[in-house]
Amino acid sequence: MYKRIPEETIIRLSYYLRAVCYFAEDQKEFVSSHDLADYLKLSAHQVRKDLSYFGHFGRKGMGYPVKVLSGKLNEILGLDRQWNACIVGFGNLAKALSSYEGFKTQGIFITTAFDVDRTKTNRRFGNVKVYATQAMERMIKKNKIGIGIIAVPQDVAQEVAEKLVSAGVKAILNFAPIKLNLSSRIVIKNIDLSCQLAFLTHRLKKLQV
Amino acid sequence: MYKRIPEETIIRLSYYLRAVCYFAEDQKEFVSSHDLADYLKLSAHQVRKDLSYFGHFGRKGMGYPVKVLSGKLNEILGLDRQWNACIVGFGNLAKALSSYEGFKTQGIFITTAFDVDRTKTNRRFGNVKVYATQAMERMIKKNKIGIGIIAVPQDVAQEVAEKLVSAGVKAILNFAPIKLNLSSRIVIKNIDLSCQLAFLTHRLKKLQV
DNA sequence: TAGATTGTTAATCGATTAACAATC
DNA sequence: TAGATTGTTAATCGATTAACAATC
Repeated sequence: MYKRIPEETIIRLSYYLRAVCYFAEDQKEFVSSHDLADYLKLSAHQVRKDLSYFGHFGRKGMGYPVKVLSGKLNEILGLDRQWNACIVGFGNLAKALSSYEGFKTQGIFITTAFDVDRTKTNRRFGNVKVYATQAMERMIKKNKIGIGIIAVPQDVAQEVAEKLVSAGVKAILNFAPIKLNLSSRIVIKNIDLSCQLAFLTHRLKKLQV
Repeated sequence: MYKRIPEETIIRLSYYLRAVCYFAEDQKEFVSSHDLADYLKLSAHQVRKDLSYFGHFGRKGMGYPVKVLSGKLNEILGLDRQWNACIVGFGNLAKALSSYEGFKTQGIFITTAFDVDRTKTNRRFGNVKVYATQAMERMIKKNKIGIGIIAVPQDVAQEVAEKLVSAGVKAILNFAPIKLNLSSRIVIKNIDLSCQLAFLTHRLKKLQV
């Protein structure tokens, strides 16, 4: 009796976790769906519905125990363990990502990167060691890397994605503006900046008409 | 008789534009909804439905004239004119963004940045000049900047957003992991990496169970 | 004309919102 | 007990998918 959980719900769980952490700071022991909803500007109905997909964390008449809820959310979102990740294409974006604190707090450790540019390889940048692309398969296996981040130009993105998958990567965060064609068992998340920008300019233009 | 256009549709227009450009390379004169759908792995129904929100670009029995369609999409997405943008918070992410080619091809020019760090201000990085935060209002007006990009830590993001708006910015691309509370007239697009990452780790964890 | 393909209207599907019984 | 709040079932809303008349 499995019920499909909407992707939107998963994304909102992250928001709930942030909100719960906010209330935890105030030493509150319980937090209600209304508290969370007010803080996040959505409806209490939705909060309860979303959370109910994963279990009965609340207590009728009281709300959700802050500690239990934050623990559960962490668990559901897979933030209770460590994940090793690599970046392919060590340009400016990769540098920004590898020094992004958010990864660490989510338990994602980027220690390995790959690039075709010989002037970048076999060097260290912060905690990240950059290797030649040829070393991909070997290093991914050696370092038990499950997440691959694609930050290469779009014309090589598909090829890189396939290499990552054949080396054993199970999830891909893709910054190239292209839809990757991979086995449905691979978890893919596209961050397509161009589309988001075009959305902004579309709306801006409409405003001016 | 205005019909609300789903945000999903706007995002897909960017994909259609890419696909059309692909077919344009082959010197094809017409492209059908099926061609586009096959290339993008979605349904022809959806392509036609989406495009029909904006007019009658196609010809029955023939498809869409490639040149007309690409021109229209460019126009709808606001890519047929120039937009000036600024970045607030000139860290690694800002550097990556300011050298990102995608902005230029969308007609978005980032020439101005702001930071509180005195060691960064009054310096030039590529085409971007970095100013002190105090100069924000003045420079935004002087350079006719309509788009603001927020790349500061989350605890100052709301404050920065308000400053941008009061200086005249109409659209905001927000990289801080926080929901900005601004007038509904301001176009906001959040790029919340943390949520996307948590989505990946959630799915990864599920795979392993 | 016959085949192809659009644009629109109708049907379906899924997510959000509302309502309320259960119960702390 | 009375008030508060969850968790679930039902109603609504909106987007996607399907069907088809119009027409090149």
